[in-house]
Amino acid sequence: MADKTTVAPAEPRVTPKSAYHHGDLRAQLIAAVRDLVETHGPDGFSVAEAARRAGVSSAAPYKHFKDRHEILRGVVSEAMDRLHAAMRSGAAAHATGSLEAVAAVGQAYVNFARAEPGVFRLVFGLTEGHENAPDLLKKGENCFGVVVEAAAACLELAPQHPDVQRRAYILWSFVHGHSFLTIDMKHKVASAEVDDWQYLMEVARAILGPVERTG
Amino acid sequence: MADKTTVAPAEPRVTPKSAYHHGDLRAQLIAAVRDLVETHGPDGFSVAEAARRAGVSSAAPYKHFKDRHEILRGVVSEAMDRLHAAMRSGAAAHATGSLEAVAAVGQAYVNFARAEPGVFRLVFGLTEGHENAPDLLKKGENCFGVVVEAAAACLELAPQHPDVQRRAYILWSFVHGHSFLTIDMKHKVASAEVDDWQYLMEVARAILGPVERTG
DNA sequence: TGTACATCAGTGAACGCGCGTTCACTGATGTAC
DNA sequence: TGTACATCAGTGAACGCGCGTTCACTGATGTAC
Repeated sequence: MADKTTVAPAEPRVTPKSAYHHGDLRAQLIAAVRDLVETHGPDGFSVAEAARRAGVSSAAPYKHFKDRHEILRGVVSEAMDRLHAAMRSGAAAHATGSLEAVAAVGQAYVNFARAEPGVFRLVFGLTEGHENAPDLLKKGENCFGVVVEAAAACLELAPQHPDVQRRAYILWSFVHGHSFLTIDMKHKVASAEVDDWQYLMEVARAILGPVERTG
Repeated sequence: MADKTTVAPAEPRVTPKSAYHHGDLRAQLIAAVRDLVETHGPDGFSVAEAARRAGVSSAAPYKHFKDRHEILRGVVSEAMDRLHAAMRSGAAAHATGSLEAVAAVGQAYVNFARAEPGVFRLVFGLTEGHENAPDLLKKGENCFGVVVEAAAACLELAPQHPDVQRRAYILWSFVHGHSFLTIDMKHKVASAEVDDWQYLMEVARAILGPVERTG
């Protein structure tokens, strides 16, 4: 309906308003790159191809990004925002301080990796493009923060407590490793086929449960 | 001393015997690629540059490898052999069935990732080159087998026991995740600075220790 | 031990390709008066 | 409301580059007799 307000006849690519200044190029390029990374893997992307997909000339992207690295950083940044949101809403779906809340944060993480393995790899991939980018590091820490909060609530300790930090890191490692293994070997390793939730709950229980005998 | 037996005056690159048929090119190329991957990251490698480093023409590699993917697969295969050996000898350094043996396997894994982050990423990296390569999948399973064996000995159960498989996978996930996080963020995340061994033992204890309350 | 020959592992020149980036340009949009 | 102009976001042609791969070749090595 609303699409018909523009007079333009079926042109290649969705071209809102006029061809110039559609104001959406930046977002469209990021979406295109996300797509490329997903289908051709990280590094299987080129500025030229992204521009082609967005329906603009190969020079157009440089009006929005300094160079190819900056585009990638844009994709990573956007992806981290979505990951963070997913983790938060995972936690929010369960009672604060429950093991389920912790597991749900992990489940969101794993789901993200499965849904967008290429982007997931890009986010945690080689440091070439986004090393030293302080905003990305910050976003990474924010994601970790969600785990820390859930663990702190579970242990009834302050998030800053070293015990919380340590256990949260262990939980994160597990989920991170499981995510990678699951997208790497798909279902090749027998164990990886089993239900995520069972694993996540078992690990949460083992790591956050009552203190085991101390060495 | 022994180097002086060849008459060749200081030539570029170590050129054993004659320039032709030095019989070592395959291995030298793999070593060169390993180096390149380490310094420029996975995908930061080219056949041309590898040939250059090995001191041969850019066409020479094709006498030993079908294409660039086959070279990468060679690097991965060699790396997995070394990783497997390191894991085995880690386990062998401690009493069979001890938590220490399990932790040592993990430590070997983490050490490998730290020593060769580029290659480590390549091994577990994008599936482009080495998807479906049955020998590589086999080698991956063999590595997992080391974890399984150590866990089985610890639990005094057969390696095939589902409980062993499940817990071994959990341990592997943790170590895998910790390895990636440690090479990704180096020491950015506070917790990652802490001693590996402490983590590894804590996790081994939590996962393989006495059964926690069920349900 | 000597010779003939097949094979093997290199060379180096060449190819076509797609990429990242730059450049001068142009037409649309927003703003001041 | 109309006009002049600065700015903004595109175009499209062009560049130089390094790469993967192929090709006909050549010289060294191993083997049969």
